[in-house]
Amino acid sequence: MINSAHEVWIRQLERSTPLLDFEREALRAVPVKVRKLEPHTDIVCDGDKPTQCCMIIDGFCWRYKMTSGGNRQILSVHMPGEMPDLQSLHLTSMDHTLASITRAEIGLVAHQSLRELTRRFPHLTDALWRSTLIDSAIFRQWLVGLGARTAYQRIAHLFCEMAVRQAVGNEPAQSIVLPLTQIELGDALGLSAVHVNRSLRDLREAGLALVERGVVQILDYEGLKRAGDFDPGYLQLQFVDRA
Amino acid sequence: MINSAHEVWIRQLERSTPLLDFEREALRAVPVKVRKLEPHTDIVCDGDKPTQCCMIIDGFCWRYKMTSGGNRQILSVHMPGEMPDLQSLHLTSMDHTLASITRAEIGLVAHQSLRELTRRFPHLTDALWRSTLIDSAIFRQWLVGLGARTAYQRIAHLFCEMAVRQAVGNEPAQSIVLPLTQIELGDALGLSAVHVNRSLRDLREAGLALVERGVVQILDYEGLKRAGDFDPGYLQLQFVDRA
DNA sequence: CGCTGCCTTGACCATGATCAACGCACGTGG
DNA sequence: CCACGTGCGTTGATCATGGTCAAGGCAGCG
Repeated sequence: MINSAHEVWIRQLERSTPLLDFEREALRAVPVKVRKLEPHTDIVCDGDKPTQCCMIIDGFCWRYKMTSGGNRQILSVHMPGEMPDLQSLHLTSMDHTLASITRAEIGLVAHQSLRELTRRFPHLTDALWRSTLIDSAIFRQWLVGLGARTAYQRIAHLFCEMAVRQAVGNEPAQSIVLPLTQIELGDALGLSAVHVNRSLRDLREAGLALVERGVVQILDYEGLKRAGDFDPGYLQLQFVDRA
Repeated sequence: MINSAHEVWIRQLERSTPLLDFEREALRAVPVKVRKLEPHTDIVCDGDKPTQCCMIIDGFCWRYKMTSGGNRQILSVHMPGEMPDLQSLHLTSMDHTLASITRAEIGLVAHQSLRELTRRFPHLTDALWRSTLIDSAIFRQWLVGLGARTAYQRIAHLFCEMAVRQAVGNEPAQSIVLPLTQIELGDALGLSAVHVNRSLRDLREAGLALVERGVVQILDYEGLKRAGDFDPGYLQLQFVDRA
């Protein structure tokens, strides 16, 4: 299989950090246990003390946290190649839950293996550290969205971010996969499903983006960028979306 | 001076990661340029590509980001011993601004020095990486607050967090320093100053906390915890607030 | 003494939440 | 093949949390 776990992982890391041949080889040597998951399956839960990390090979995952009042805040959405719980390598207990969204294939990597990798290859340590820092930068952007932007702006910003994160070449994706219902979008953006629906209609009527069955058609990327006050710099990608 | 830059830094790191003698010595050997700052002075700005990191020796700092609409979102508040822009070691450009809040003393550390440190002392790499991961965990909590909690709950949660982060022994601080005006609290919590004022009045009338001139008196920590749905686990401290 | 910044309170407004109903697509079983 | 259930999207009506506008008080400072 060409899209093996390791290749997907390496490709994702190289989106932000160039690697050398021997480093790619070192990554390929890391033992990975592959698992298939049904949709909406928890992988590691809030409070767990995991001894392994999860790499997404195929499908989508998210991280979320429940409040005591029963509200769910979705913290992030993840796609193949990403390791959403890499922080567990250095934080003993989970402060949120990681789960699959769609049917998914994941690879489990023992903390021990990752620790050996970081001891032997300082530049890979940097690359992995860097990936957690980008994760953090994305949280900061979401924070700005929830604290200082309107519903319409938040959605536009999210669509831009996903378009860039799902870019294949140097161009943001024209149509992006976003396997969230409107209820779930609301839980991610701090909005009610009804209001998400209305804002999506507004985006459609403004000719910016069109959503159907988990796929977002970007009709006017530049317009969306303006609407969402989006600047892709925080994603720290090698290719840059210059516009 | 007993509270030198290095000692403050080491003490802060040891709140979450125990260090060995030779590691403390290695930290003490890192060259630090000390600077004094007036209140509300930008240290590194959104878009900058710094070649050094900033350690807080005395006083308070924050990180914030402006939206195109002129809104300011305060992302975090930092105190002595912390290195709020450590992420710049691995992310080329700043996605937000770091500034002093109060009059402050900071120490500048060249990226080069930190990189050498991480190459020679893997366990210090872990400790520094870990500190950026805790930073990230705090962002996640703020995200939950802005997305899923009411004004009253957000403020209660913030007070709890600051009480624990400012703890001296094993107990959360009884009175915490929070040098923010109500306008600034609003910018941190995604609220208007007027609404912050009213929520503070509610907290006071509920007998939970009392705010005056940058100092918060915690009247009922357990009550605040309940009100803010606060669980200190995400701060990953060595001592634990068991209650 | 008077400015300035911050806190406080009141009155009114708006973004977005809640409640409710309906349509539609899809899946399942009779 | 159709009847039914279920989950999701859509829309309308009403409500509320929190925003905006405005004004006055008070403390600190030049």
